[in-house]
Amino acid sequence: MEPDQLNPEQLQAVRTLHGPLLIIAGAGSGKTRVITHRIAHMLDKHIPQNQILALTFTNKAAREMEHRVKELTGRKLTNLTVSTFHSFGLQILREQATTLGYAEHLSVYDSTDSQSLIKESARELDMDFDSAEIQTIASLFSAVKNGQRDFEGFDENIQTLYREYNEHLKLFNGVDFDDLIVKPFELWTNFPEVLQLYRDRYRYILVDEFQDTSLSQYRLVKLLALEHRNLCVVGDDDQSIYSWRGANYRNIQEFERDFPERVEIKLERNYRSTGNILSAANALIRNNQNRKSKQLKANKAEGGAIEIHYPENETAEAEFIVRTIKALFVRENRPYSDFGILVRTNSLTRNIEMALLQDKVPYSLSGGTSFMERKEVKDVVSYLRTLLNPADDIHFLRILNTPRRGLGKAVLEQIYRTSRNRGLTAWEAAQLLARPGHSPLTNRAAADLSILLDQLSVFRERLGSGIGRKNAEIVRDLLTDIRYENYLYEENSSTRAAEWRWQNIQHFVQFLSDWESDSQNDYPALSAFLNRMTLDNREDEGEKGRGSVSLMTIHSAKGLEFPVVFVAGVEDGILPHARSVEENQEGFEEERRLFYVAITRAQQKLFLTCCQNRRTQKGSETCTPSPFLQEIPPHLLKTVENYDTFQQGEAEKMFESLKKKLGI
DNA sequence: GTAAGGCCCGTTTTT
DNA sequence: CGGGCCTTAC
Repeated sequence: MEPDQLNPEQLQAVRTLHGPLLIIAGAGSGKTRVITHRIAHMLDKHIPQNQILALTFTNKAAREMEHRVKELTGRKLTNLTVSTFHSFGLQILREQATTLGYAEHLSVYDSTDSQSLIKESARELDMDFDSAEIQTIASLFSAVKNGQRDFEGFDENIQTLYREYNEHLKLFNGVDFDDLIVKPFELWTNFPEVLQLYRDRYRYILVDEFQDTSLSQYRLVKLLALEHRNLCVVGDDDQSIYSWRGANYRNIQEFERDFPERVEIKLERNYRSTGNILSAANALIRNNQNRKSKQLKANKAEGGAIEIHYPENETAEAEFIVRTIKALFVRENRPYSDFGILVRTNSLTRNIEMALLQDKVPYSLSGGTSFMERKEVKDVVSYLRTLLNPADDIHFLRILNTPRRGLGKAVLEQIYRTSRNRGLTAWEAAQLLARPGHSPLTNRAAADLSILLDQLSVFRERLGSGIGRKNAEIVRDLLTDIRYENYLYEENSSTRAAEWRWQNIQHFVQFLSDWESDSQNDYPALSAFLNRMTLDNREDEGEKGRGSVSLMTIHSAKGLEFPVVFVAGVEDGILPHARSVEENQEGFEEERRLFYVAITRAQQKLFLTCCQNRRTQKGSETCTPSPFLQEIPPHLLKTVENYDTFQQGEAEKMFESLKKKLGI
């Protein structure tokens, strides 16, 4: 986009600071630019930065927005709040912990933790579920907590389990992801004077990716904004791809009803993509019934055709993508950061990753099993949460026999039994059982348990409140003490895997160390670090500076753009995903929006690949092209066989430019 | 009673 | 590929 020029609609959006404002921002219409300029304009108009609250969907988006505003204004802006809904909720809960009856060091439970807790609660109620059932129950609980549904059609036991689960959470001083939104709402509803506090503080509110906020998130922000009514929401119903999490175009309708005096602005000029790419996107999305009518207008030239390739199988697909990237890298002298490879599911990244690795193309992968979800990291986190909060059964039981110390199933059973019969926490029960003689455990097991408890007590004491700047040292000592590195080598058959895991651990400790020694950090509590890491799965960003190909799911590509985009696996059953279509009627339209989001990430070149065969769990299956492909006018598409057929002399040219790049 | 090795299961998307 | 569950060995 032309620097420092805003079109009339953008300008109007930037200048409308007071009252409710709805900005419908089509893909690539300069939304981020409008938001950052709008905040800058607020500051120009002497609105104090601490009165501004900007909420985004992902941490990536929050960081990006904060960065862009700082860049634009050239100011430090330490009192500007740019945050995700979840982090914002946590901030409120931390500030108001005592009002809500929480102890000081809250633990945020991620989805896996929640599921363990559900499982454990079920056990206490003599219920037994397999992991698939636990997953279903977890998503039911989440929907109930968010007010999306009730227990109708479910056994009464499930309701009991739900209560049990929440009581446990409270007991462990823990909150799950949904609590981060719902608890602040309850707080504000039940304590008007607290609500007033926040209303006085945040008078100007901005919500990005509004189409992806859930109903409970919207209600939270609405409650906050209702007095001053300076609420600006920015969204695009065509890019709503999180309805399974309770996000809905209905939010936009609710907003219109709640704020009838709103100003509405549509940004329909696309500055991102070539005319062809945009025409394809428009043709595709037109097929959706549930949408606000709009037509993105191209600002760029037509550009080349969208290229579609039908590789033999998933290996050939990955090779095609990597070959094409390398060809464009040389021919068009593009940095690797120009390329984005998008897929529907995380599992599809594997083959592509292998091909990238094989050809030594630097890449960064976002999504997938995030750093904090790795087993080894979770182990350390469980140790730390246990140390911080002895009442946290879930994390204590998780580390009981990790590393293996002879405390197996039998000991676990005894702890369950004792804690239930006597109404004790697992930790207290373990202490009781560790006493030799009076214990149903074998002497050996009791002794081993005793050693563990002593060991933990020592470290708990050293950690104190968990506030301090030397916690990283203590964690290092702990790891040595429990011989965690040895454990990794024993557990993993390949040394490479063990090394990799140990490196992750060291990264984790390094993160902690860096975070603690950051002088800007005014609350260096260990619990704050753990919660932050739980909410913000920031990946290693080491490679990014030197330029690397981005490989990610379409979901995590939202809000991003790349000069060259590959969409892999454009096949029926993947995009649209089979599971999504069978779920409900609206699933198909959501999948179409997903494809729309993928396409509109591309600025200059777009490649689609659709395998003829793909290997699944059970053998190779013949693929059918995605029905969405037929919705793109044929004249915009060009079928290609190969992209690497170098013409005469091109190899030399490639060699020359490579030499130049390497500086030889 | 515990650990280790093998088999089968399922795997949408994210805070 | 990872985890849960089974069998077998100690």
